[in-house]
Amino acid sequence: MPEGHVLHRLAAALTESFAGPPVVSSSPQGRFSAGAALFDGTTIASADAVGKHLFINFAEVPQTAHVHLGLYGKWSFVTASPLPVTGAVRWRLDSGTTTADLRGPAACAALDPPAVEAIRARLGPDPIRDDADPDAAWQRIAQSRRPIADLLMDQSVVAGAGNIFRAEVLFRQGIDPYVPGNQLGRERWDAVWADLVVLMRSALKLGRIDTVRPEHEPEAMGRPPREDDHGGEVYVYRRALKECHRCGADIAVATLANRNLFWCPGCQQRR
DNA sequence: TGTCCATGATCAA
DNA sequence: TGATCCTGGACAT
Repeated sequence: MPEGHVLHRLAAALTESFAGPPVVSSSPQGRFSAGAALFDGTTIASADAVGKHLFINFAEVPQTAHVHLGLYGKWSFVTASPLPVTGAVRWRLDSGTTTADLRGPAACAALDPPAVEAIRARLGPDPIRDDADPDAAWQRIAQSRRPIADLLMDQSVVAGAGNIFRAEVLFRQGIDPYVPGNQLGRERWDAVWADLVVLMRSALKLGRIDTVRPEHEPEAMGRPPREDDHGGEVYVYRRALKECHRCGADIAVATLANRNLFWCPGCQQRR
């Protein structure tokens, strides 16, 4: 269940647990047999994330493993080897001390360098990466009539933000999710980007999305954090019909581009 | 045991 | 805009 920070954590975890000795690569489920065989016995040179895409590079082969978790995909790391296979494991990496199992990914493939480049080229700037250029996103937003809440979910505009971050960042910045991109204004975009950088890098460090934190929100200082069912505390995400933490109004929910959009009608009004 | 829902994205119409 | 794919957890029955 991933937004971009999850993929960056995975890239770091894979590098830490697997870089060095040759890996045993297999596809117990069978749906990635050819790719798994290609990487079997090779060594992981690096792992890298861009938005919600994970790339694993191997020293001995030119192909890169590309993984996209989709809505359900999951990696599990266990410090045991060998480990019995349970369930549908699409891809297994075994370092000899750690076993990493991938289940339910939307994409898992061995790609040639041009295919990797094609994927990276169609992604917008990733707020977690130091090489991100928020101006590239602004160029798209400023020319679009689409609602800002729609644009933030478009991975070619901003890479890595998903349904939680878009809802939370728009709440925190007091922005009506239906404001068209071309009416947002540069100043508010800069504030949204800066907040995405803070929130997503914080989630990377914490391992969960927690947007109501003293260091993010001085006026929330002293208020004890309350855990939500997704594992962190948030202002509006999945809080439909509950009271806004800030103004007490009922949090609204609507479907936008096939996803549930949450916002506070009191705090997020057009200007 | 069955139904619904989900932090995603693509494709057809 | 709607259907579809991947999986599992929460909840109702």
